[in-house]
Amino acid sequence: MGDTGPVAKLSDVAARAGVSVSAVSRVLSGDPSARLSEATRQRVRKAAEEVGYHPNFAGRALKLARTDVIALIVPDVTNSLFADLTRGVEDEAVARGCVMLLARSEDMHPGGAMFDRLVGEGRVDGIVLQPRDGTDPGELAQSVGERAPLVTIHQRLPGASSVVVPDALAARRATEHLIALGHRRIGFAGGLAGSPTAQRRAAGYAEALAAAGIARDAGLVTWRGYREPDGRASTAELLALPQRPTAIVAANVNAAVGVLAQARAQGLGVPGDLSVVAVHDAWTAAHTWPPLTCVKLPLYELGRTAAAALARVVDGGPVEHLSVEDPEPVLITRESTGAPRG
Amino acid sequence: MGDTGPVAKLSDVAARAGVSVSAVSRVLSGDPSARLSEATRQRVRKAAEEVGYHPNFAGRALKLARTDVIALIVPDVTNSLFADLTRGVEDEAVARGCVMLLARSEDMHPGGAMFDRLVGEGRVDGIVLQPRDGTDPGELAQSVGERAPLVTIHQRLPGASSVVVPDALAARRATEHLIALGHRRIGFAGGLAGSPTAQRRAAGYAEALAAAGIARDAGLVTWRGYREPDGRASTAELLALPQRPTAIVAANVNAAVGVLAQARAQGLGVPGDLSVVAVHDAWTAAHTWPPLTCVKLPLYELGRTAAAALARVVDGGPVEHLSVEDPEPVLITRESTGAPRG
DNA sequence: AACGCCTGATCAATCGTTTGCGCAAATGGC
DNA sequence: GCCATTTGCGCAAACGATTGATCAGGCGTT
Repeated sequence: MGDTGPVAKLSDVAARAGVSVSAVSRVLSGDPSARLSEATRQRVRKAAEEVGYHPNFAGRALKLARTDVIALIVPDVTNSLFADLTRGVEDEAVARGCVMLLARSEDMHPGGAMFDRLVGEGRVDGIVLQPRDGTDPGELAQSVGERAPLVTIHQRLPGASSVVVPDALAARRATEHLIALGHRRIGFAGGLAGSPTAQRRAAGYAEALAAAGIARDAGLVTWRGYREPDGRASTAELLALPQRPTAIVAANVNAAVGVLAQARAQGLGVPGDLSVVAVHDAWTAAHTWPPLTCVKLPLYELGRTAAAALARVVDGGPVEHLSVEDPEPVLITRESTGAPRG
Repeated sequence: MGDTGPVAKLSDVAARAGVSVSAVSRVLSGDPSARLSEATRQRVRKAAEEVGYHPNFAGRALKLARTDVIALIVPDVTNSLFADLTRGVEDEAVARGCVMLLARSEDMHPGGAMFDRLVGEGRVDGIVLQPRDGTDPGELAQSVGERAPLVTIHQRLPGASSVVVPDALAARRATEHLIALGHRRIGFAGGLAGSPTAQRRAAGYAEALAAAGIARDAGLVTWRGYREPDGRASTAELLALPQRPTAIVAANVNAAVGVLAQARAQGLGVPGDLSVVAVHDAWTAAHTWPPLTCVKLPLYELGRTAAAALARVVDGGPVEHLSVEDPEPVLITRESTGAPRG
């Protein structure tokens, strides 16, 4: 095209259109209070088009004191569990004219270099944060919440907006599915005891059992964690029980993969000897053996909601605590669940 | 701490230290040509510390015409295949005082909104790009290469620096492993025919066969793609051959997962009836059933190398074409390979 | 004909940093 | 004790975009 060397500035457009810089700025930014003739507007737009003008990010950010960048910080970017969430946040960001910056939360411990660069230097307008299990909520809230608008997901922090999904309902649906299949002894392979999502999911599991009149058995509930080896450990623990469970609710897909692995290692067929259902859904769930029955959480919508909430906070809105109720958690039946044997 | 309301600026530090703004700037940026007494430096640093000064990103970027942000663009951020690469790029970026921005390449088609926002508005100094299979190299190079420094990985583009890994060697190692186990009929489940990495890996596979004196059989080579269903399709094709292969080299882990799935679907045991080895390694490979034998590529180093190369290009360096030779691809033996039956 | 008012557009200050240049005071040489 | 040099630091002009204030005409009133 007609690239004239470096990058076109406002003044280049102005010169080409034969008007002042401010006129160009007003036309291009669609300033409603601007009084400019339609003829001038046309000329300006044409000139901008011709020189390939794009507003300089730094200049604009400096003047406006906002970058239109939001950061999404999750424990592990490259985990397929976060795929839907990521898309949700990005789609909402784009819809609002923002750019999403993805960062790893391991780099984001308060006071860390990455943290300072992002919020301290004003590179982002705000942050959507999924805290890692085990981070101290208070400390985190203080260090970031005071310096940049913050929305947490899956977890409430004092002083910051938050968005959650119906974890308890999802776990309840998962458990009810097993009960409907005829299971009575159902184990729970949970996240870490300190994890809010794990607690809510455990609560939903307990609700379902209670509703079905099944007696509570503390031995059937484990708190190993959300990763694959944790799922294995949970399963080993559950299968060592004098009375084995005939089914397991895994608190997330990764843990469920571990459950499958351990069952296999102990020579148990799934779902013949053991049914497995996972809360959460992800790409990988369809590709395990057997494919995992899951209860899908509205994580895409969680992302969109969180980004929208952040936008409101950035604009000075009040702290909100939201829960994504639509769509509801939905059971996706694959091949890892069936009626108990015998 | 002592937050004095909004954000501390250079002038705040200057006032507190009793010096001029420029003096502060020079001290804090470590300007070697600055002539300032050690006493003054001390005072400035102390003041900066006390008010919690962080340089304003926009102000600095505007003046310096550089952002110290690089973008990493891959086909799918949330694919575990990219985990090592991502870490490599980020580590190198951090080591160089930069921030890494992660973006999805689906959003990055030339001329797209995301694209303009990133390179057109000067939000990033440069880009590390892994093109999606099927993108037109020439078009891409033109549209981004002319506007921002670019380093591509896995693929060469005209006019831009690039970094690759020894794909052929890796595939060769994988194939040699199977040959050493006694296999003679070995299939190849490749990526798309248009994919440069797939071609190099196929070449390495062919080399190994040739070196072992095994006759070439075009029917044993498939070009379905890198995803799980592609691996399935490849396998179905290979297993439909009049003379079935006893082993398959999968061009990447995702495809290998599909290979395992299809083998299982057809009632074949792995590695009893079919051995499977994948080029590439990833988190997921250890958690398939059976766990996948892989040849690990130096992807972390690829990331670091690419980021370093990009830094040189940003600084006006010449176009380079690099290959990461250290560490070499290494065979990771798990449980999906064994001697052929009978 | 003098007045005020609306239209169309420009002027100039501002955001926070960096950096070439200038200017005092201190230092050194003889 | 005088000049040249060095040391130590501040002034002010950028960088590109935004925006309140301002200004020159043209028009309709009285």
